[in-house]
Amino acid sequence: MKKVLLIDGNNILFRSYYATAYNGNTMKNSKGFPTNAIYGLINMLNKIINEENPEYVMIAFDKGKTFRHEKYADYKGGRGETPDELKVQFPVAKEIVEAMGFKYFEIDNYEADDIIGTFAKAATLNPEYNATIISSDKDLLQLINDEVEVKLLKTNDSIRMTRSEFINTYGIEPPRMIDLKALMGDASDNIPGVSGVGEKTALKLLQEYGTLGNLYNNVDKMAGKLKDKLIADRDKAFMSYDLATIYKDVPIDTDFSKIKYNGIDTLRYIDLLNDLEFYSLIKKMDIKENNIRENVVDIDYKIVNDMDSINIKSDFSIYVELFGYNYHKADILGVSIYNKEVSYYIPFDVLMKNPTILNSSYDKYTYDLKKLIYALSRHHLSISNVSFDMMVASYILNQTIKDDMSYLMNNNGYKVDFYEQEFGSEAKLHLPDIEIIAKNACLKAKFIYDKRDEFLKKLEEENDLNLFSKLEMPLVEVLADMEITGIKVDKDYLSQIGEELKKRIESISEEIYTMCGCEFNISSPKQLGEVLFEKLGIHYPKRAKKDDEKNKYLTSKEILDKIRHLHPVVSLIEDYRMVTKLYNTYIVGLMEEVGEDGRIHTIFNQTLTRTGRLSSSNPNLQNIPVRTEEGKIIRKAFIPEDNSVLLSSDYSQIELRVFAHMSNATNMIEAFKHGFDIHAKTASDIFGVPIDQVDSNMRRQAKAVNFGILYGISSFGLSEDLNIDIASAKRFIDDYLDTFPSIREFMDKIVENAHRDGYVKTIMNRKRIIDELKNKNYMIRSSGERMAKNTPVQGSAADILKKAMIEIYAEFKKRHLKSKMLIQVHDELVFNVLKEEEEEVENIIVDIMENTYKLNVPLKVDVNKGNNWYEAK
DNA sequence: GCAATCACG
DNA sequence: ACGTACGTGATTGCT
Repeated sequence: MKKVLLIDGNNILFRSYYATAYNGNTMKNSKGFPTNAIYGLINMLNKIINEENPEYVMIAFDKGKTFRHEKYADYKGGRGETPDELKVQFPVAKEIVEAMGFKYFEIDNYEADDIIGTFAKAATLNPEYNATIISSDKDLLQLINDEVEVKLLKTNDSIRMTRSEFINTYGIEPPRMIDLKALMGDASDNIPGVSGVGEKTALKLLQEYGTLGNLYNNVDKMAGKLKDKLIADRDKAFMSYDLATIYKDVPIDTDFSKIKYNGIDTLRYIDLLNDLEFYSLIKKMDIKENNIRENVVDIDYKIVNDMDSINIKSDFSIYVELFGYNYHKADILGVSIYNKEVSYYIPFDVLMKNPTILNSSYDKYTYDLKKLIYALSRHHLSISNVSFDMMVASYILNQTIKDDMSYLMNNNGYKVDFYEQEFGSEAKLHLPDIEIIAKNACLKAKFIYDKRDEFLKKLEEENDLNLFSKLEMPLVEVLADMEITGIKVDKDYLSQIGEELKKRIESISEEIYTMCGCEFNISSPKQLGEVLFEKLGIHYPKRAKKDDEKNKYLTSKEILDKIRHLHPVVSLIEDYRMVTKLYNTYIVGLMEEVGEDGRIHTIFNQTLTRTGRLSSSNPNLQNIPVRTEEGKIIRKAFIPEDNSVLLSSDYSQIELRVFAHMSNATNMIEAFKHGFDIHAKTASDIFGVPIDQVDSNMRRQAKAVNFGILYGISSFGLSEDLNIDIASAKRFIDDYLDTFPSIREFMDKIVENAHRDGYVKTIMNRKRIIDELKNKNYMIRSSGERMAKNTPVQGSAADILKKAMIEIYAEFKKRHLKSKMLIQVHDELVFNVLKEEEEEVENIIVDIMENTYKLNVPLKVDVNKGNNWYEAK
């Protein structure tokens, strides 16, 4: 007997929504999109699948006004409008359902009940199948028979309603549920029934007469008030009967083979969970149980004990397995090697005895080449002739990829453990049996080898082979070299500053406690808010969050700024914030990351951002303070090697230049060509005054608008930034766009094309798919439009600097220079430059950075040198 | 584990 | 009328 689940999707979404929505305090993701109903749905579906283990599943949704409304205008009339916060969750819920591996159905003018009824009928007629309906709606009980049961959802558990269970409970056959409703009515659907007849009376009548029809056939023989009531509402009763009857002949294909449950589409599911920010669900996923796949790949492999026994005669893929999450620190367990002829797992101690294979002339393919290079470098090994890195390739095709390649594999029919399943979480690492490690590692190598052609073909279709092999692939080696080199740090200086900061934190805390008359944790926004706005009675400048008793008050910079004049403690708190930030993040945090060699080795994430930028972590060297003098002194800790200086070269206004180029904005292009102060020139144009009469305020405002343009400006955003009202901000933007009509045209065009294509591109053809553009929610869609405006600018600037990095690296190598590139900060490069190479290196850097890519405007680079990063900025 | 905060381009 | 600028990472407090 094959088990079919018929799930009432509408019912579950409504229940989940109302279970957790109260006072508009619905669970939302960071973009403000409500997610509570979807969250409930996912949990419910997972639970049901676990409990029922079905072979066939379908989920039904309502669509449109039903035919019942035509018969009876007041059908479901008692119900309020579906809240918007629930409505917007339906389309996403349907996507989730699909990603989870279920077929869903929605048919115009039918309710979910009718679709379920139709499938239930099909199950009844086909002796091979049994159906279980999932819902909390008792209406569906009418569908019960020997082949169909209902799992009736309750608040915390559920009841399995079979035919015998139903008869036990109600004393009638399940289809008589319709007759029952016809008599007693249903307030929730606004079905009238016979007035004066409730459940008790109705059941009694049906037990006596069997059906509604038979009851009315015999109504004349009855006596008393009940008879009068029945006769008076005869029409209502039969109409109610019609309304309560679930339709079982919806025009729909009920072929069960088409609703076979084949398991989850892992990658898509995870993408959706990421969007919804259901991170806990991602971590909970257990691929072994959820992923029922037919095309699981198996592999024969050999664990190598002696390098002499291996025999490789052609190109191969190679994957390194590490024990730990941070590849700068984790030990190498071994490498797997795969090609048409062989599949080896080589434990690292075996490889060390003869690692020549790594530098053979054969073409090699990897996943996360930078990790491999770094791990090998710790043992003074290297690898050469790697032409294809799958992590980089898949990043170019779709920016939402993961470090752990298991996600990618599981989505392509290669069932394999996630790293976390194999080795445990970061906190609880454990070493599994070598056979497990070997098998998984070999599967990974096989995947790389087998899928390489397919990825290359996709890259070719997207016209991204150049981006891949001329930009991102060569960049891997450059970044690896930067990570391996590291930047020297003066630890003594850091700890000396640390001591001073510690003293300041103590004295500021004391002052704050005295002023407030109590001791509390100043770092706790909650406690701070209570002290400021309740104990001290400072007026809260925004409206307090009503429904959130716990976190009524924000205490962000912006708020503190508005109340600074109201109480002297406010500026002390600002001091406290700044000093603790410096101390915790930039003194303690950085010191912990200084290696035994006295250097910090950051990780440059090459496949993370959605725009094509790099990011830096462990530690992040791209957000070292610079904007305030007090923060900037941290930079004095970053120092050159012996006999060297630090050199910083940064692009001046690269994003605005890229923008001027892409938009072909004449004024802006001319301004850059003549080397004008771009913000002053902009001010001169919008305010209609000569450039030498632009005052600092006009320039400041023009600068804010220029930046706003890069971000996909909104009048609200600009008003916040400039501290002016929204109307003035709007005027500014209008004036700006009137002054530069080509910019307006360009922005409109970008958005229009992005909507048409679903993606945007950079000058080097890096594509960013923006699903948010299709979203029905205005807020999310607008945010997608801003991404569409910003990404070509931010991404193209990133492309250009990446290209410059590759060329500089190559030039240093070619000239056998010992100077080294150390850090990239989006528009800036930091180098260690040997004193005797200063002039040559500076010329190379400036020349390459300014000329690597020709725009309609010149690219300008500023260079600074010094005995630390502070001086070189 | 998530939210709030703040560091950078 | 809606809520609001683009892209990141680290730390802390709190559930």
